[in-house]
Amino acid sequence: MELGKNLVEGKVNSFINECKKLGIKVTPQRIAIYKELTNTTDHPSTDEIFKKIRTYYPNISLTTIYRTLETFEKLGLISVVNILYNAARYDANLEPHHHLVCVVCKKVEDFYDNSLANLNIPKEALLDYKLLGYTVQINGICTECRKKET
Amino acid sequence: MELGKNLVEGKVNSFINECKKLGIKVTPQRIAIYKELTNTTDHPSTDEIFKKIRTYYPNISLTTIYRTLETFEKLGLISVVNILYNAARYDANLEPHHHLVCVVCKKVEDFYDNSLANLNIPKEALLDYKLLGYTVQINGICTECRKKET
DNA sequence: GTAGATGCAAAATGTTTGCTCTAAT
DNA sequence: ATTAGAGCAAACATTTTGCATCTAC
Repeated sequence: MELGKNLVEGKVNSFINECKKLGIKVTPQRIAIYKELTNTTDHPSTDEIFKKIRTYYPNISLTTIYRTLETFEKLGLISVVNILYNAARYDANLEPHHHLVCVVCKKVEDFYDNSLANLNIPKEALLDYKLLGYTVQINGICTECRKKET
Repeated sequence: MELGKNLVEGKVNSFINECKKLGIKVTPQRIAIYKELTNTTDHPSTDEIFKKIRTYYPNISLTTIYRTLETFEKLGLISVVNILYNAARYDANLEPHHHLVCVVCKKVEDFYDNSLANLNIPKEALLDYKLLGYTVQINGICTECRKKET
């Protein structure tokens, strides 16, 4: 899904200002990457962004996409949808439950809460999707990782 | 965190029965893998399970762990915590929102719902973790993927 | 005995790193 | 002019696949 042209231009302009404030360089690669990401609600992967930009910017390198997305994420300009993307994680507990994830060490703890047992799932979701279940994922930094930070 | 010995033995026994019902072979590798997973709330990765089992079952192969976990998951004996583990996915939309994930094609759509804006996050979580945010992830199968299925 | 499961090796996929050169400031 | 950033190549990590052998049934 593509968003309106003016809206995207506005977002790119504030992105450029944000970069200047943050003291990072505004390069054509960075603009292209941000534009591509802010122009969609698709949550693309690094490779999808790369392939898309390559069509009009054939010299851009995949490494640049990786490094740029990492930079943007660290500065809070974008977010990672799936912070546990490193490796598959398994669970033998099939009871409905929720997850507390440390964004630093990637530790996952379970939690249970009755008030989260019957969330109000929007109708559109149920119309378009065959519902299999849902989980609440709380992101945070665990005690040990907070201690280690300077 | 390790669970009680009797509890784990009970779970392994019902796992064995479940395998028989499902018509899949009960092998020592499968028992070891299931036992390792049901004995913890850690949500280990494939490699973590491999390294743990290797200490007492040195000949087991990493490929077996991969294939076995896949089999278990397809049969509904275990679940994958992070179905989007294949590749990092990015989002330029920093507004709090939630995700609808197709477990087949891995498409992610956004959804917004006011009733999910202020969930009751358990106190223990807030004590141990520096809270950064939370998202509800709805898992399902999208219309297109349902059509394609036989 | 047979189908399904395992193990090994190799390939495929996604990500990170070292280094040199380039370009934004 | 300076220094962060880009691009290339190579390394690294995770996952998948092909094939021969083995084992639970």
